[in-house]
Amino acid sequence: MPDDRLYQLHAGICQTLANPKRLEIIDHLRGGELGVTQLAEAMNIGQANLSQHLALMREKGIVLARREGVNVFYRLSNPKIIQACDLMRQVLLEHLEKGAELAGSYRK
Amino acid sequence: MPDDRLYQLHAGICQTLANPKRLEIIDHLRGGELGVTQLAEAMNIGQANLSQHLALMREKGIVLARREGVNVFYRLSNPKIIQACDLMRQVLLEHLEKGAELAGSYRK
DNA sequence: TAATAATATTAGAATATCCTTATATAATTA
DNA sequence: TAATTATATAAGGATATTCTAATATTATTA
Repeated sequence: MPDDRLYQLHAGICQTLANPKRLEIIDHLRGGELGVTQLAEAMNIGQANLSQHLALMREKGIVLARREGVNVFYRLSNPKIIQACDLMRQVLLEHLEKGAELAGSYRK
Repeated sequence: MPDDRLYQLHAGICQTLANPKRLEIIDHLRGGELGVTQLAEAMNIGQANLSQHLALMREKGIVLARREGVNVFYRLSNPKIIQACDLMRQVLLEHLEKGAELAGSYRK
């Protein structure tokens, strides 16, 4: 596989995490699987929109779905996703602590 | 800080990683700081475009810049960025190994 | 089989991202 | 100060994402 293609796929994974609602979905799924209805109730989000986010996350391999009768339950596909999210959140928080007001300028 | 705002900022960090060129920049900076010219040469990318990517990464606290005379050297701001990238790459690779051709469908 | 509940998909407008070209700024040297 | 080199910023078209509203599908039960 050419490097270019790998970077593209890798960017695709990151892109999938690059949305506040999808990050919230991930947080809700930390404790184990949840049904779509439960998620929708927990999340203040429209049904169609939630379904779209979940479809995207399924395609990128972030979540797995399991149908049980009329309900569909989603879970995280890999615990490393939580680790990666936590690390990025730490990067964010450390950046905020260091004084984000300086961000974008050269630090003297 | 409200949760919403945190998710938004977190998504901003992910968004910054959600681009093949920026991931390549991160890879090039793994070994330590590099000048813009060196980066541009290593990367098959236009000068203006590289500068824009670096500006974005600076704003989000991913990289830090240091000017030395007429040159500007960039480095990663936090080793956790590398860890997070590596984890996401692992998630990607494991997903590919498991047969991405099934992706998007319910696994039976 | 018809009705219902749960979930998924489609269409399309609003917004954001990306790259290229042109221009601006900053530091150095003649 | 003028010219040069390195880097940054701005403008704008092409493309991608996001959300809402409407419709389709899937499974269950009457």
